[in-house]
Amino acid sequence: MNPEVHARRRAAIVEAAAAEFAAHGVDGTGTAAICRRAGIGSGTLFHYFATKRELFHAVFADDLPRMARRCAEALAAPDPEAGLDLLTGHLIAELADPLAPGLASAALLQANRDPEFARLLTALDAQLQEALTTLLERLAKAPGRALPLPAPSAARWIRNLIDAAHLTAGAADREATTAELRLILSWLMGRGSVPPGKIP
Amino acid sequence: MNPEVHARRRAAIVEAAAAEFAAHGVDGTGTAAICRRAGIGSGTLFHYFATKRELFHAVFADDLPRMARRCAEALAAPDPEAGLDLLTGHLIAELADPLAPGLASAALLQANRDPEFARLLTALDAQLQEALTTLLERLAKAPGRALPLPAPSAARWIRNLIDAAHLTAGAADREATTAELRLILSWLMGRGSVPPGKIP
DNA sequence: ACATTAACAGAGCAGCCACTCTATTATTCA
DNA sequence: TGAATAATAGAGTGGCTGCTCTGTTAATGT
Repeated sequence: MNPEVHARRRAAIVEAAAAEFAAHGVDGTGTAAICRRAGIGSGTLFHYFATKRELFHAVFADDLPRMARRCAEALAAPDPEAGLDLLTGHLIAELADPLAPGLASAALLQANRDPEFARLLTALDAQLQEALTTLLERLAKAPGRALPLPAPSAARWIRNLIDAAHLTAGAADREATTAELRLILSWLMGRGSVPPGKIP
Repeated sequence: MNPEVHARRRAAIVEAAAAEFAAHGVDGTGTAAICRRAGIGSGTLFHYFATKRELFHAVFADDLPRMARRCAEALAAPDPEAGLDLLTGHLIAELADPLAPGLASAALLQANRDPEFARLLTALDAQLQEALTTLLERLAKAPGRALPLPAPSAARWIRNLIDAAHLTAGAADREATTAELRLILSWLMGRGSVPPGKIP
């Protein structure tokens, strides 16, 4: 059949599945619920994906190329500061996704017991970690700039902070939260201290 | 029967359940697995807990009084700095628990769809949030001390950072991680900047 | 037009689940 | 000692689950 149609239908199933997984977790969502939301029969679902687990993997695997593209763009930025802003900007923008908290917790749970999925997450994280580390190392070479932590550690804490923000993304006042997040990230990047008590 | 024996047995069941929940999540663990680990029959399990959900709640509800005690101790400390060190010290010590990552992710997932459990977690968080905020406000009044964020926000980010560390607690080199965590917490508390690049 | 294959629906199935029920043993109290 | 009750085990149950299987429709190539 037309491979473009195939890809579009597959994506629609993945989208429906993501919503269900985010709401009820992997074990908590039945394939029937996914089929209902996607408007398909169970036969169709298993025509596109061999198992429920494979479908869950697809929800995250589809992010891999996008992440790679963004990292490449950030690394190609004129100066490291701009690259970091680009990268963190994308990550912060994703916080607005209402599915983010549910998917993040479902993914963490799954990573504990599904080694293949754990490898997938590791691949995603490694890309980001490497890009951030490289950019931070370039940044550290700038005159008058000193990082409070070694570049790899700073990169890991940047990821940690954003992950933590994902988990509490449902909270009110996202604007203020992201502003605070940016302030902390600034400090991790060794940017000069902002006037205390004020959020720029 | 002897209520002390009852409490001890109940605690043993909760402990076994915590291990299973941490490894496989709420929906992923069968009551049979819990019974096997606890060395009891299913009848006994449901004699102590009406439902699996109630058992999961118990895993966290048992932490409530301990948390309350710690917050009270910290608030009664001679100076706010000591209180904060006490509180964060306890929280960081809990990172060593190998069950922490699994339980944390299971809890986050459950909070998304079990309002009663969400309220329980909120109660735990609120205690900590209030204590940290009070201590940070006291700290902010100290001469020459300026917090980079308002006290409630700083308190929330302290919690976020520790939660994030929980999720990646399985990582190697816990020593270095906790040292870095302490450094970032120091900054959030407005402590003077540590020599850059060096982890004290 | 015709053969071939992909796409799809949905009934059906084997297995597992949380939980119940009943029978038996231990403990307490008078 | 002798009820009375709590504690426990474990077989049993109804319902749900992931997945398969069969039959049908739609698309494609010649």
